[in-house]
Amino acid sequence: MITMIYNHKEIEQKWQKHWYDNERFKAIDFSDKPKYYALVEFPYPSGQGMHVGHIRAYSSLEIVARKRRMEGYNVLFPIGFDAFGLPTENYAIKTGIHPRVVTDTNIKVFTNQLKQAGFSFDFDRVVDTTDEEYYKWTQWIFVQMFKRGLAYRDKTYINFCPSCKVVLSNEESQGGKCDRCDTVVVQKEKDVWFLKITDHAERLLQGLKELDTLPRITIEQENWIGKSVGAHVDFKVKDTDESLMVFTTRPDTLFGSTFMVIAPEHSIIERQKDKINNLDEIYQYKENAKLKTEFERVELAKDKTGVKIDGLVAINPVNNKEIPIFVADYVMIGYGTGAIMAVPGHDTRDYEFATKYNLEIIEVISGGDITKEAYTDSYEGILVNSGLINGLKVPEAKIKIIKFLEEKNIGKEAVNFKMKDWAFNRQRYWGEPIPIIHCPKCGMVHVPEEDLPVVLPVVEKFEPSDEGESPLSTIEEFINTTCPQCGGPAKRETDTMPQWAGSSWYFLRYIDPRNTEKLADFDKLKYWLQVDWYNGGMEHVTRHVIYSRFWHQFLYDIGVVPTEEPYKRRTAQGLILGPDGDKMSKSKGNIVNPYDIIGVYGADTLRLYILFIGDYEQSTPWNENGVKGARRFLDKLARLEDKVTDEINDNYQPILHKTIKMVSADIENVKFNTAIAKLMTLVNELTKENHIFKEDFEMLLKIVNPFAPHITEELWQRLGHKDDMVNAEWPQYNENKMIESTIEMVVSINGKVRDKIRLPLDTPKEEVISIATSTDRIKELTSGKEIRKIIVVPNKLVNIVI
RNA sequence: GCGGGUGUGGCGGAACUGGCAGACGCGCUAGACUUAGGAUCUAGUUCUUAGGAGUGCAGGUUCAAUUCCUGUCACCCGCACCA
Repeated sequence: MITMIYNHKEIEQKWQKHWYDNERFKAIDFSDKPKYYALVEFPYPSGQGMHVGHIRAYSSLEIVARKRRMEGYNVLFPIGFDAFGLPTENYAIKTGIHPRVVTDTNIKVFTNQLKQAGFSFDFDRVVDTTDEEYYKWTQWIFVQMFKRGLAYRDKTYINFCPSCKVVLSNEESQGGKCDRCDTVVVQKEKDVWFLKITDHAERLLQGLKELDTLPRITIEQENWIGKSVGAHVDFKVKDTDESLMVFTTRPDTLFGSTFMVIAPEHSIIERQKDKINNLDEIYQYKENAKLKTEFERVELAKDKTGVKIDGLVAINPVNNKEIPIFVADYVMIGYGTGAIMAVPGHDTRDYEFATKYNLEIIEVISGGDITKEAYTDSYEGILVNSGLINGLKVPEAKIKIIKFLEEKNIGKEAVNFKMKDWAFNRQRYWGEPIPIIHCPKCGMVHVPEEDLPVVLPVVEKFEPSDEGESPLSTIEEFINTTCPQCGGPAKRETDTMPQWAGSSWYFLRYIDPRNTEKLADFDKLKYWLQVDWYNGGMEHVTRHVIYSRFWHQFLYDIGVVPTEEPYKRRTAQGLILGPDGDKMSKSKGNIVNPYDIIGVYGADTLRLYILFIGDYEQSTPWNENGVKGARRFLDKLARLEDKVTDEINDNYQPILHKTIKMVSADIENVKFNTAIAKLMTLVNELTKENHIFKEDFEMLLKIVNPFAPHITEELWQRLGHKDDMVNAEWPQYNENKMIESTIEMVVSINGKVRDKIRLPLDTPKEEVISIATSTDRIKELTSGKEIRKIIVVPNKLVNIVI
């Protein structure tokens, strides 16, 4: 046989054409084989094309998918495009090219690039969130939510980006800055669409228990949902018929509450304005607070400001003491009830405020020194100055006081969540139109299901107005319609959905991508769900994963999907940083283009290197030099072909079978870097042999195949195989062949390695000791010294203590 | 401030329930083959006054610690006046 010349370009093109033309990765509905659904987060098809991060994100499950096929599974490994969103729209505004055209071009580029990397996606099931046939169902889900009161409209303070002119969710304005452009976000009162995700808060929390994932992923979601348990307590407002309700996690400190604080936006101010003597001052304070952005409110957190409401006094319900009420912006209208009972002795913020405004500080939990600082310990402290709960520890005090509050009907146990309802509209063009019609007679009416989709009209101008109205609001033909209920003239909603909408259910559409009757056939959903393994970015854990779980739970409730939770297992890849160790970004100029690597070294090399670079779940800097090592490995592998014979060779059996075992396990445990290291070790060992048994070489090709499918397929074919490697069987390791007849044991003195001895496996302890203590080196080092103890770890080491 | 994570050679990184620290790769050094080598192959490569020392730092438990415990420092990520 003539030695193969490893021409990666030729080989890779040949096999890619072969695989994709023959639909080698097609998922079969209702096949008899066990199913496996491997899902990767679908890309946003940007104009820059794919970067190394994409390749890394897909490589993990690409390995798993190829392995599963060889293990006999019917694998669904789909891909699609999350194509609505701002970058495309901004590009369209800049160039005047319609977003539809931009999107189609980018999708073509991406598809091509995905194929050049040799990914084994089922390209027959590609979905595109901007396709009418797709977003019809996104709108349909919205309508179902609307019908059940889970989509509603409300006036509220929202995060608004003055630069993008767009309403942002809390998730998109983390740190008080716009997710997209970093502009400081301002607060604006606006009519906004919400999805009532808070209805699912508890279920979203509970569902996490069944999700197989890293602890930090669970913890991040838990923090985001932000459950806290405490109590609601009513404080009567003197000389009025109303009371202020507060949420507190520390009802045990109720006796120490010496004043109250309400958010500047609290509605009681309007209701009781006749009684308030310093209304102007309070309005002024409110105005100032509004001018402060969320960001500034946090930044200025150190310096607490506030205004005492002159004219309103609250009554502490447990001791009937009259206490003052303040307005201060350190209390948020959006969390809890927008009002707090301040316990300066045991809350650092209240302490600061009380010190500044000279308010009474009462110690109700002993153990600290409240003349110096607030004492916040909630486990060890003992209650004092607290009537019926004196002498109790905090946890018991909480239980007793809540019982007391409930008996007296002045409060009750309560749960509060940090998570807020999901602000669900954008004043943008390139998104799914919200399928609602505003009728002057009937109010808000949803577009009937049979009239969906509400198609995005073709427009000339994509920019929102300066007031932040959607560009759709200027199109008369779009806005003006008739009411589906009364038939009278009515107007369409002109806002569109946020980018998170289409991605909240795309994994369902893969299961039945061309269904025109339903979002997906129920039996097919039953066959394929749940997603067995979902991989994506860490940055999507708190948003996309929670959002899509919410949608899925909703669809389960209305009988559209067969499982309550969508995902069985979730992993997240670490970032690839620039060669300089910084996050890759255009402005830093440290972006690596994967297609340069494919051109020079080939896709197999790129795939291998991107997984070898470091722990998959950890961030790692890119290093161009390291790529060569991956290529050398493939060169060595190809050269092994010359050594293949029909003659059995027992020399390398233990390492071959150990490698099969370890590589299989490493893949399942997301340890691709060590899996590749072990493959390299094996190839290095085989290089030393003068002949390799054909079947052994085939086993090697099989375990390398998921990582480097093109070259292994070529070598496989050259061995005379007619069928593709997708249909090859993943090799089984043989425990018996892993056993080595002799093993090396370490002999150490006081824990320091002094000698090594080679012994038959499972040599009895006594024999090991006598051999270990009789070597020249050990004799020399122990002569004249008393051996106090000898520890033997079977087949590993002997430690002599002197 | 709260929550989570990470600190190991010149570099990226290995090390299962405590058991040979530095697998594998890059880089580097020497040699071989070459007109040539930025190709390939072979050998070596933690430091070192050669006795030892060594996994951010200081202690502790143990026959034995990168691994367990206590304290501490640095960096990264997430949340953040969350009541």
